[in-house]
Amino acid sequence: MTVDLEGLRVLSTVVREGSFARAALALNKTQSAVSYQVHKLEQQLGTAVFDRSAYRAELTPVGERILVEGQRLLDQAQYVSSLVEQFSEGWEPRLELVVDGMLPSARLLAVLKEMADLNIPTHIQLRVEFLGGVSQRFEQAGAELMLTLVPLSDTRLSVQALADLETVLVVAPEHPLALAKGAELAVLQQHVELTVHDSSYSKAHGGTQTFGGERVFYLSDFRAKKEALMMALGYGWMPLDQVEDELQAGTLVELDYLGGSRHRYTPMLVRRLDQPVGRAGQLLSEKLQQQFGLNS
Amino acid sequence: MTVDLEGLRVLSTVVREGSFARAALALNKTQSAVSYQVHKLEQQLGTAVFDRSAYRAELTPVGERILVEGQRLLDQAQYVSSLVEQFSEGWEPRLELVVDGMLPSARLLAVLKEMADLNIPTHIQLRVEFLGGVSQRFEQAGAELMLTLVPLSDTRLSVQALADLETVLVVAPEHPLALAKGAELAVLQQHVELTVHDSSYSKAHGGTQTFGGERVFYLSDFRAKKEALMMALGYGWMPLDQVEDELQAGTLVELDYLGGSRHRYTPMLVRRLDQPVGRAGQLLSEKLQQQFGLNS
DNA sequence: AAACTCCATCAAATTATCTGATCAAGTTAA
DNA sequence: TTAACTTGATCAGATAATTTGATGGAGTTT
Repeated sequence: MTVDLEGLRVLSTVVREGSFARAALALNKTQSAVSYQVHKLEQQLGTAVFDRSAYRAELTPVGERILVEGQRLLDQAQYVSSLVEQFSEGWEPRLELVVDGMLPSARLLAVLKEMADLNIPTHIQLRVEFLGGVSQRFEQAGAELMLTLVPLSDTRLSVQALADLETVLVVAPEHPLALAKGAELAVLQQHVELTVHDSSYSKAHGGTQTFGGERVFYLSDFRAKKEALMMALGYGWMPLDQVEDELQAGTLVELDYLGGSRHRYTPMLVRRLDQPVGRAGQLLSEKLQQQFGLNS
Repeated sequence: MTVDLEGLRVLSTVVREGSFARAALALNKTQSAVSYQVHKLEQQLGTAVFDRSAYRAELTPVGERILVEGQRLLDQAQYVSSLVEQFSEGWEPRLELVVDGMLPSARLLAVLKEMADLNIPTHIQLRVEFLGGVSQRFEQAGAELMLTLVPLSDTRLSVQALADLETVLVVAPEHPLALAKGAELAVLQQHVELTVHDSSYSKAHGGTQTFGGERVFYLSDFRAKKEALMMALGYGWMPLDQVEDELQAGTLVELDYLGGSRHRYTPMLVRRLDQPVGRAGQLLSEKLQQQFGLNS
C-alpha cells in the first residue's frame, strides 16, 4: 500500500526523458521493465499516474503532484546515503558539547551559528549545566567536549584554558545589603543567597532550603536568577557580562563585600585524549578558542 | 548504492521492538528475513548500522543518525501515499487561481493564509495578471478559478459578481496636472500616462512607447506604478485602497478630470461549468466571496 | 505507404527476498 | 551450575518480485 523508491525513480526518469523507452535507456532497463514499474507504482497508489489515451503518455494532475513529492523523497534518500559518505570522511554523526551556564551564551550561539552555516553533516547537541553538573554530564552522557569552570585533573583528558571570566556579587538597589559598606561574611549570611543549582539535582527547583545554616534560594538558570535579583529576593554572584547593562543602569548594584565582590573563573575546554576527535569536534574547538580567547 | 525503504522500515522496527526476533514478529517476517534486510541496508550504506559484538545488537553512532534521517524518509513516503487518498476524497492535487493585480492583495493573502492553515493537500497556485491578461491566462493555463475585472460572456463559465472596487485617477502634487481644474481628455493626453501592462506582453517592461498618439509608460505592477506616480513620472489610475494612505498624506492627489476621476470595477469570480470543482476550489470560492463581499 | 515510436502484454529467465533449520554465544532462573 | 531461553548469523531451498525479449496495435513522421 505504500510506495517504493524504485517506482518513483522510474517515474522521475520517464518524465525527464520524455518517454518510457528513453527512460529505459537511461536506467539501463528494458522498456517493459519501465512499464512494469510504472504499473506497480500506480497500483501502490491506487490511481493512474500517466494518461495513456494519447500517443505519448502524459502525467495526470495527480501524477504531477506525486512527481513533485516523490522527487523530494528521492532527494532525501540521496541525502541519507551521502551522510554515510561524509561520516567516513571524518565527520562524526554526533557531537555533544556540555557548557557551564555561567558562560556568555551570546558567544556560544555565535559559534554554533557559524557551525550551522557551514552545513556540516554532524548533529551538534548543546547541553547547559552548572558547575559540577558540567563534568558529571560530560562523563555520564559521553559528551565529546565540555566548557567547564571547575578545575579537574584527569590524565585522560586534554584541558585547554580559555580567557578568564569575571563574576560580580550583586543586589538590587532597594535591598538592605546595597547600603552595607565593607560587609563581612556574617552579614551576608543574614540574607538570602540566590544560587543557580546544578540542574541535575535541582528537583527542589525554586524552593527555599536551609543549607549549612545559610538561607539559600535555588534557581534554574541565570536568567531566572537575574530576575530574582532585580526583584530584591536576595543577593548573588552573576557573570559580569550578563549584568553589565543593569550595573550601568543602576537596576543592580555591586555589593561592597570584604571578601571581594569580584571573582575570576577560568573556562576550560576539555576533550578526551583516548577518543579521536572528529572534524566537527576539531572545528568547534577551534571556533570556541577563537571566540572565547586563549588564557593570557 | 542507495538505500531502499524496506531496509529503513526494518531498521526502525528493530530499534522500536528491541531485537531482531521481535521485529520479525511485528513485521510478519522470520528472524532471518530481518537479518537479511539489515545486512542489505548495511551493504547499501557501506557501514555497520548495528554493533553485534555484544549479546544484543546495539546501534552504532552512524546507525543512530541513519535511523533519525530514515524515519523522516519513511514519514515522507507515508505522506506521499496518503496524498492520493485525499485526492480520491475530492481534494484536487492542484488549484490555480488567476487574479487581477488591481484587486487588494491583502485580502487575497488573508484568504490564502486561511486556506494554508487548514492544511489542505491541494497545492494552490496564485497568478497575478492584469486586465485582459487574466482571462487569457485562465484559458491558456487551464486555471480553475479567476478573479477578473473584465466582463465576459461565455456560457461555459459560471460568473459571480463580487463587491465593486473603486479606482482613482491620481498624480504627484508636484506634477503640472495636479493644479489643473476640470481637465479635458486633450489636456491629459499632453502628459505621460502610467499603465500597468498585461504582463504576458510586457516585454518592453518599463520602456516608453507611442501608442495611438498618447504617450504611455508601461509598468510591471501597481507597486512600481505607485512609485512612478509619486516620482511624478506621469498620471494614472490606481485602486483606491492602494493609494488611500498617500491621498491622506498628500503624497498623491486626485486629478480633477472632466470625464470623472473615479471609476468602478466589478470583480467577478469565474469558474468553468464543464469541469467539476474540487473541495479546495469550492472552499476557496466561498472564502473569496466572504472576503470580497457579494455584489449588492 | 513505409518506417518509426509510442506503450501494453505475456511467457520465460533471472534476481531478490523469505523461510525453516541449525549453530554458537550470551543470559536468566532454579 | 546446569537447564532452558534468547540473541543474531548463516545456509540451502522455496517463493515472490523484477527483468528480459518478443510481439502487437495504435499513432506519427517522412
